[in-house]
Amino acid sequence: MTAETAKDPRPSPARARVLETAARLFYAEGVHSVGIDRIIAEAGVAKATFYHHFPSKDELVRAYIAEQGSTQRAMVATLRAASPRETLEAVFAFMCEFGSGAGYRGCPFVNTAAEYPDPAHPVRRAIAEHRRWSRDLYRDLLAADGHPDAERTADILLLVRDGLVVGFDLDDPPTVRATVQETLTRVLTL
Amino acid sequence: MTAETAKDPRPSPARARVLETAARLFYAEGVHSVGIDRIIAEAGVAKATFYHHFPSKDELVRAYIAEQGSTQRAMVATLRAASPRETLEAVFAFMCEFGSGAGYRGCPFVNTAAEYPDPAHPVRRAIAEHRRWSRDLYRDLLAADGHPDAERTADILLLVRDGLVVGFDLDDPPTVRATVQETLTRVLTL
DNA sequence: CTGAGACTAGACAGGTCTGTCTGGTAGCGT
DNA sequence: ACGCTACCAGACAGACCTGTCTAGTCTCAG
Repeated sequence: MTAETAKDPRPSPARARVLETAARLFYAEGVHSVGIDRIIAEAGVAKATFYHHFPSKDELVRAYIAEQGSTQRAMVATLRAASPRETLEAVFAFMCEFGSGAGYRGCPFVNTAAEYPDPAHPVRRAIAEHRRWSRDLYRDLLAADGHPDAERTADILLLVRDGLVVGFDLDDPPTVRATVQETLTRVLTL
Repeated sequence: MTAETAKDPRPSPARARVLETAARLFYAEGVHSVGIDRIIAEAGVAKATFYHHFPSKDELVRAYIAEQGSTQRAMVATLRAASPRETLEAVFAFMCEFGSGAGYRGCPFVNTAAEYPDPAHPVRRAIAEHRRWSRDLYRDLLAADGHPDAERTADILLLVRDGLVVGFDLDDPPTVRATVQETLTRVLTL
C-alpha cells in the first residue's frame, strides 16, 4: 500500500488541512468523540470538500492511522545513529522523550484500536501493518547488532513498547522513564 | 471509595442486570459506541429504572470500571498459591490464559482510558486506582518473595502487564504468550 | 473561451444520542 | 390500609451524528 507516499500529484491543501486537523483532534480526544462537523469547521473546509476527498469518516480514520505510520517511519529515519544498538536506544529514548511531553495522550495506534473492535476492519488492518513494521525494525536492528536471538527479543521489545506508551499516558512519566531504562537493561543484556 | 463493596443492602437485580449488560457491551464494543438505549433494552430494564440507579452514563462507566476492579481483585484472591513467587507466576499465567481466550478484547482499563482523555475525570481516577492496586500487588508479592528490588521490579511488571494486554489483543496470542514467558524470565532473574 | 474540477456555504434527511417526564403496577414494611 | 420504593413502558425534547444535495465561485489547462 503506497497510498500515502506521494500517490497524488496534487497535494491539495484542503485535504492536508483536514487530515492535520483530524489527526490533532482524534489523538487528543478520541475518534468517536470527534465529529465531522467539528473537523471541517476547525480545518476551514466545506463539507462537500471533505466528502470529495474522503468517502467516509472511517476512511479518514484509516488515512489518519496511515499518516501516523509514515510520520513515525520518517522520524525513525532521522534517528539513525552510528551503530544499530545506538539507533535502537535512540528510538526508545525518543519514545520516552515524547511520552514525557505535555500533549502526550498515549499511542494513536493503541488508542484507536480500542475504538475499533473488529480485527478485520480496515482501520485495524492499518494498525496491524504498523505493528509489523515496528517489530521488524527492532528485529533488523538487533540482528545488525549481532544479537543471538533477534526474533524473540524483537517480540519482547514490542511488548516493552506497548507497556511504555500505556504507562506514559496513565502513570508518572519520570517513573516510567526510569522503568523503561531498567527494563531495557534487563531485557537486552544476556 | 467503598462504593462497590457491599454498600447497598438491597442488591437490586435490575441494577445488577444493567451493570452486567453494560460490562459485556462496553468491553466488547467500546464505551462511546454503546448507547444507553441498547443497554436498557438488552438488560430488560426501563429507562427510568436505569436513571434511578445511575445519575448518568458516565457514572455507569465509572461503576463498570470499579466492578472490573473488584472482579480482578477477587480473581487474584483465588490464585494465591504456596509461595509468593508462585502466586505471581499464577497471576501472569492467568492473564495469558485469559488473553488467549475467544472473547478477548484487551484490557477494559486501558481501552476505556483511551476514550477518556481527561486525567481528572472520575473514570480515569478509577482506572488509576486499579493500576495502583496492581502495582502494589506485584510489589508485595516480590517483597514477600525476598526480591532485593521489589519497588522497581514492580514497576517493570506493570509495564509488562500493559504490553501483555495490548499484545494479546493486537497480535498472535501464542506468540505473545511465549514472549511474556521469556520477558518474565529475563526481568525477574538477577 | 470553455469546460473540468477543486472549492465554499449551508440546508436537509434520517437516524441516534442522553436525559426527563408521565403514568401505571407490584411488593413490602408498618 | 398506607406509603414508600422498585420497577415497567414509552413518549418526548434537544442536541448531535453522518452523509447528500443544491447553488455558486474560482483557477487553470487546453
